[in-house]
Amino acid sequence: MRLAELSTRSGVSTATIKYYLREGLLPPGRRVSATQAEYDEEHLERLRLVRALIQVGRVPIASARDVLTALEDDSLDHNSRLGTAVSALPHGPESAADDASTEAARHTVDALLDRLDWEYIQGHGADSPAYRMLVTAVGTLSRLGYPCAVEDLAPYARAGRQLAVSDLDLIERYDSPDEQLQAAVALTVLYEPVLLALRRIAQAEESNRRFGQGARE
Amino acid sequence: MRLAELSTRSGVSTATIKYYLREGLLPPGRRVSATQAEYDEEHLERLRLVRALIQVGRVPIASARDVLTALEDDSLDHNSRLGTAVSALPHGPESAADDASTEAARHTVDALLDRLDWEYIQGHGADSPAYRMLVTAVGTLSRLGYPCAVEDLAPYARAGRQLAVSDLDLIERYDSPDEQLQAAVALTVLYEPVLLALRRIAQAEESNRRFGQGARE
DNA sequence: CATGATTGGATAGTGCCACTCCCCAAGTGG
DNA sequence: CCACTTGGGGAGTGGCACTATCCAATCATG
Repeated sequence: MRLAELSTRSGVSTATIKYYLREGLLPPGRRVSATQAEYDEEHLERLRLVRALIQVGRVPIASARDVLTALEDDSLDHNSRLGTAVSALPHGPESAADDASTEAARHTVDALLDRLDWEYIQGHGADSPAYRMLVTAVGTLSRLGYPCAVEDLAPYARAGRQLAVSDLDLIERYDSPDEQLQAAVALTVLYEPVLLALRRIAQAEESNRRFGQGARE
Repeated sequence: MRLAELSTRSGVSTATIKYYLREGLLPPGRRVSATQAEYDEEHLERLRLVRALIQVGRVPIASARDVLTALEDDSLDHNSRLGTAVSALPHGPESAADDASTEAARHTVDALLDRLDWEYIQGHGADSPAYRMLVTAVGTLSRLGYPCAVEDLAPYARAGRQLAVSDLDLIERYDSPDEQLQAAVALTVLYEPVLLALRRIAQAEESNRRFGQGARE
């Protein structure tokens, strides 16, 4: 199909598709002539993934490119590609390393991981963006005076554990490594809003259960 | 304290604080003279909350103002203030209401809520931003061809339920309604990165458990 | 009292980012 | 043959979160 058809089928303007092509988010089409290129279903699929990453996952263009590049980097094995791809996903601002509360947060997080016996992350430690993201968030919480000791974090870690099992179950439904990789990225990003929305809904439920009724409200 | 001291104590530049004052994120200080204003600890606390919302929670300025305004709106009761404040938190882009996959997503979500017997949200339905956020996310997932039937969502809903219980437990540690409100907003927003980071770490753990070892990787 | 520094307020500008507009040369189809 | 379409590329746009600069009033100091 031509670029114009790719546009109508995906609902993304041709200008934006051309922009993505320029930015390397979408591989160039098969050149038919000097002014024509042919795109296929894979392009359409890829384009939808890109849109999902950017719009739903709020992934910056540059990060999205890194993610997608890692997915198809033949020089890496399956596991490394997955790790690289997920590492490239956004993980918020970093906190100053020398800050006192950051240091305390790091200590709390380490204690949590130790207690959970999550050895893989302990081995990789501060290399992991998710680890740093966690330290930053815990540091911010304590700086604001909110509780986030190990026992406060434990329920969230338990939930994270369950979620990861669900995620991996979903990913294992796919047979080919390529599909698994793509699914891992898509599901990691796209289930985030699902989870956050369900949490907020459940909060409203629980809040209503605990505080409501009182005044028919 | 003066604006300059507020700045050094919070680590936020005076220019930015002045910007927040202009935008109504921070109440004006007590005017001492035509060119001097006095700020107190409450201002400092509020400023830190604002920073947390904006930097960690990625809440847009305008939304942050709405949230904070709702928190101190004396015309509303406790529950309404909380609901309004949380509703003002960002919830991503909306999906077209007339779309076929959006319609299917709405159906799936309704079935899920029905099965969970979450009656509060069912009563309020599409009014809730979290509900619409969930429908959008589920619609996007299915548009990309990823599974998100009721039974696929159930584990995430279960996790959301547990999280909400933890959240409310944390909030109930505070005695005064005002503190509870502020804590609800701060914890809702600030535990999001904690949760997402823990999920990613747990994913890496679980992935390593299932796929690792094979090649010492 | 004189005077230079400081303060808070206002306005305009900056930098980033995700597009989006516009033009052009090469090709296509009636 | 020629109007139209296509893809490429550079420059422009709009939104947002600041940030730089200016100004008049006031404060601290000698």
